[in-house]
Amino acid sequence: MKEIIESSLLRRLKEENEVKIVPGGEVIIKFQSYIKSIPIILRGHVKVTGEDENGNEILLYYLEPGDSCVMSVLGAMNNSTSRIKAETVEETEILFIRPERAAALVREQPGWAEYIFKLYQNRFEELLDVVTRVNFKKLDDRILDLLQQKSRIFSSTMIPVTHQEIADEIGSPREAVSRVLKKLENDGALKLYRGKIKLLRTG
Amino acid sequence: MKEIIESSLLRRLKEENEVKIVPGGEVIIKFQSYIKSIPIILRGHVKVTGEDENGNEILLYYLEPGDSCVMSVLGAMNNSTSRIKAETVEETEILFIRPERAAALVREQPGWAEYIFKLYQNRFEELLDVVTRVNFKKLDDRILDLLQQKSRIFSSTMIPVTHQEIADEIGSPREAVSRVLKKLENDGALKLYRGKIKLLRTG
DNA sequence: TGCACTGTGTAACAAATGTAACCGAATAAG
DNA sequence: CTTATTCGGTTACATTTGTTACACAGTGCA
Repeated sequence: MKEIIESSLLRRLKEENEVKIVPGGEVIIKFQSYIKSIPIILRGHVKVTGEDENGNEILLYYLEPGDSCVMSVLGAMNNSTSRIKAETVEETEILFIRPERAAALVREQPGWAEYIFKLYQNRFEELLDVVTRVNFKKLDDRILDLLQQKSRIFSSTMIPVTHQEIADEIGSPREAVSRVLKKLENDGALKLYRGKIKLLRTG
Repeated sequence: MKEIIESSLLRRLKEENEVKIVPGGEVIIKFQSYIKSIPIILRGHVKVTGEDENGNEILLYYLEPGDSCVMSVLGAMNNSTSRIKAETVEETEILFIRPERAAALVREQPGWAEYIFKLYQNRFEELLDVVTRVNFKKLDDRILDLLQQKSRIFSSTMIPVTHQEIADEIGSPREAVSRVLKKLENDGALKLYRGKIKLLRTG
């Protein structure tokens, strides 16, 4: 758990709200949906993706324990629809905060507002990284970066992932991804298996 | 002025903090710099750019009256350095909030925290647009989008801008931009002049 | 007037990525 | 076991963008 949320605040949040255990691969927040509560990750990981007007998806970032889906904070307060999709990677324990409570918390618990600010800041900086990566890095670097991320999440250099999955997350066709992966394998950066990839040069 | 800040709150902020008139082309926040105050735009426009580890810049968004540079909010509270650059487009009137005050405001004025949340949300969504544009759109569309934005800011279809400037904001070489601009001119989407571009098909 | 500088045009080429059309191997489903 | 499906490999080609190199026109200034 990252140390950005005070334990006293967390305790109180747990008392007043519902904690759920969600299996892997479940969509918590859909594109265009209305947001009914603010999720805080307690254990596991959540993948957050964006979508453009034509339905093309792209990976934005992963949420770890201690993170929340900030997009839902204001969404829940304003009754606006979601521009992102959030989906569990593995079995994940999530604290769902009721939005009525969230508004009141801003007054009662100063630490709460600061917590949200920090979350926004972190997500903002991650999006900044995505922007510069997408604009200035070639496919091979982007794929390596992605695999590093995944390696961290799975706590292993053997990553269960298909070429198609990578392609979707990067927003490029599968053929291009396969081509680049093959090149990376020849260069000795990784080793390909069916449905999984082993990272060799861990950066 | 966008209606996201309550006029009573704004009045109080103006009383307690300093308002400056900044000439065009001035850098308000530098990359890597420490942030000393939170700027709120009252009149004019501010261009915000991001930078990757190699110093490549890319346009993120423009700030209008009522906006603030959210990156500086937590930056000012946490004493962290800036990942963005902010620069006035024309002469711009800016309210600089002292960070000590900002922290206290969260308690005293509930509208303040909500204002900051909304700003973050807006910026976040704009970054989301940048990500999908950069990843899925070709140069010609991206350049047209950029010119639309500039047209709005200058309140005119005749936009004072050089090819090099566009190239820097898009993060592509000038030659590529010139080539695409020429094609767009042939297609009748715009007309090129020295140091300025006239948008014809206003979308 | 002459000079330097900035902005633009443009051509030839290299590299990266997208597109299309397949095929065969591994795996899952019946 | 047989069949269907998913996954990955491969080839050929089109398109887009980046790179290099240079020419020339407009502008401001000496």
